[in-house]
Amino acid sequence: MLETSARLLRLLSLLQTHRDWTGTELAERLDVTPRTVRNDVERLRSLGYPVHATRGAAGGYRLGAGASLPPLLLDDEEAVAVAVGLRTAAGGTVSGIEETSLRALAKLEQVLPNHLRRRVNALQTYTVPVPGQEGPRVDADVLTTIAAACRDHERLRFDYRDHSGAATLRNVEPYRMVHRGRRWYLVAWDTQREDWRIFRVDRIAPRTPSGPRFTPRPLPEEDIAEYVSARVSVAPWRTRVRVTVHAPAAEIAARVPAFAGSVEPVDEETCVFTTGYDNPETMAAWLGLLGADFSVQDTPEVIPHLRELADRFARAAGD
Amino acid sequence: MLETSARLLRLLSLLQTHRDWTGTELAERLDVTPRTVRNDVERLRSLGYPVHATRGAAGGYRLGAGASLPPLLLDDEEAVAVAVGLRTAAGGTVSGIEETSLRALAKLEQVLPNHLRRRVNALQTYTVPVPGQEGPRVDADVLTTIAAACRDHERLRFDYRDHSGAATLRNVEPYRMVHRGRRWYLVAWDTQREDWRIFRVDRIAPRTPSGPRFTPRPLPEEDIAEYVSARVSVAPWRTRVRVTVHAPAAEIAARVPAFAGSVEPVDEETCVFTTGYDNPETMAAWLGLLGADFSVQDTPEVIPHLRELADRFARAAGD
DNA sequence: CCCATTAGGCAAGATTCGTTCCTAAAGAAA
DNA sequence: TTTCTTTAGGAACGAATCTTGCCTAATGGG
Repeated sequence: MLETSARLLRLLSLLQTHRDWTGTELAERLDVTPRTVRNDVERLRSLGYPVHATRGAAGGYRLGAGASLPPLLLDDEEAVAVAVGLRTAAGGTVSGIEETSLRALAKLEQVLPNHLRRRVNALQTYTVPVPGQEGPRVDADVLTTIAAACRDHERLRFDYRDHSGAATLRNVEPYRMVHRGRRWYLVAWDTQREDWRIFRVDRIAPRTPSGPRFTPRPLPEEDIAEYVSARVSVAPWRTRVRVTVHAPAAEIAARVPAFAGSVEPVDEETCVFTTGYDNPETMAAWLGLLGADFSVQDTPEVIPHLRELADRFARAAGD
Repeated sequence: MLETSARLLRLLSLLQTHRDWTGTELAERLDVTPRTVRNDVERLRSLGYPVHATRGAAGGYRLGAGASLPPLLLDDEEAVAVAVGLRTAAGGTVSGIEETSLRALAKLEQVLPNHLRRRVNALQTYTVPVPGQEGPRVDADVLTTIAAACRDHERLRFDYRDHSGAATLRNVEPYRMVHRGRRWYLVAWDTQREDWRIFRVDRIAPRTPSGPRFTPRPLPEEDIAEYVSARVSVAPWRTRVRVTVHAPAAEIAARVPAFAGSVEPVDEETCVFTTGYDNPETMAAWLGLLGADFSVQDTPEVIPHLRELADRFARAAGD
């Protein structure tokens, strides 16, 4: 029965949208007898999806959390929300899950109907910045295009703009996407140069269509993340800075986003805030947000900017 | 035919993880004959999932984008990534899809295995701030708990802290969650006061377990978003402020996140930046990030903080 | 030209399904 | 307590469906 499978999916979908359906309700929705619904529930259970049931007058069926995730049946709006959420997560809003988010995104975008993809693009989620990040933004489309090519072992052609600004056409076998610091990198085999290369994704402009499939070769190193970070000089920031703040550690920790740096107490009234920056000017301005007196250690280059800001604020205050 | 349905799901799952499977590969994975795989592919197609096939030596099956989204089959890591992404989206990182994200999140969390839920919580995504937002954070758990109660028409008991700080125990029929400004509100029928009430979600501390189901009553107004905004004085910020900046508009616009405010040119060298704030102290510090001289209009209360910052930066610079 | 691949008809036998009955048990409300 | 609603599940039967094996076509790449 093709109908049986489709009905099981619809049943799963109903149980996901709502909680507590009675057997007769489900039977009407699915256009079968209540006995068949009971059979179907039994089927779902034996597939590993825990359908809890409460008997009695206010009883009903509900889907619980099992050992593994059941197939998610999303409506259009929810699918858009998921895609948008994954895009921002892949952009580095939450550190540590960028690669996974990208994988899930590639999976979703592969099957996302076109009209939904347009809606997702319209929301332009990549314009949402992470504080302190004024690095180059990566286009979500580029990101998923490359991720899909990696997954499917499809050759990739793209224009690459190197740091001098010169563009070259590349033809590569893409293998892995790595998020490091605040950038995305592509590890690929360059077929012209016949060697492994690491490309910055924000400098890639893919050409369509993607090429034919290739048979994967062994990666140059077991731990690809390690491989990339050994070859790419990315600190999360260009320079580290330590700031002594004249306020309790707890107070500062509450003000500072977790990923912006670490806060360690010195004594009751003082703590050390360790962070980093690309640009000493913005770094200095950020320190104003701490809301307490501070002094900068080991980083003389910030000092002139502090003085500049002091003057600027004084001028703005009308002194 | 329990096996048939399970196999169809597994087939769908395989087609989602990868692109281009040959019939024999699939047959081995699914432990059936290639002929059955062909039947299954035919079945998926008649269910509306477009399985594209390319014939020939380099041929294979792949899942394309259809008219509607197929059931998503996520592995553990991907599920965590989706949950995290939805949480941040519900937190207002991307404006316009908060409610939908929350709905999708409720759907996902209902069936999310416990060990995954722990991982999601460990990532604590709600600590990621939007710049300029230091408003009260809402716990993602609270948010999804309430959303689930709304969806399932379950009574809710919670402690509510009003603006004076006094806590009362409430017993309500929850109906809708509304995101307005940068806050979440709950529209509910208060069973003790026998009237509609709007609660700020960041002041709610739910008590478990949730109560029995109730039969929904007609909402107090057609457009619930309208209803809430008419009754709740939410400006995006408490106070508006206009700042004259001595730099070209284009330069400032590039530095400022789009949602933080609007930038309008005055002349070649000057522009006006309109924004708002809850707290004049942090407002003043933000202005330091503009990277140019500025003066504040119409908002004298910011001035002392500017002076304070001037002194603070001067002290930090060692003057 | 050859090979690997998808496509699909047909038939046989086994399996499964949906339904109609029935009874049991459990919880909530009157 | 009684009654009503709800889930639970056994038995049986006819109908529908599935899996498999075997066959032939068609297609695209090397």
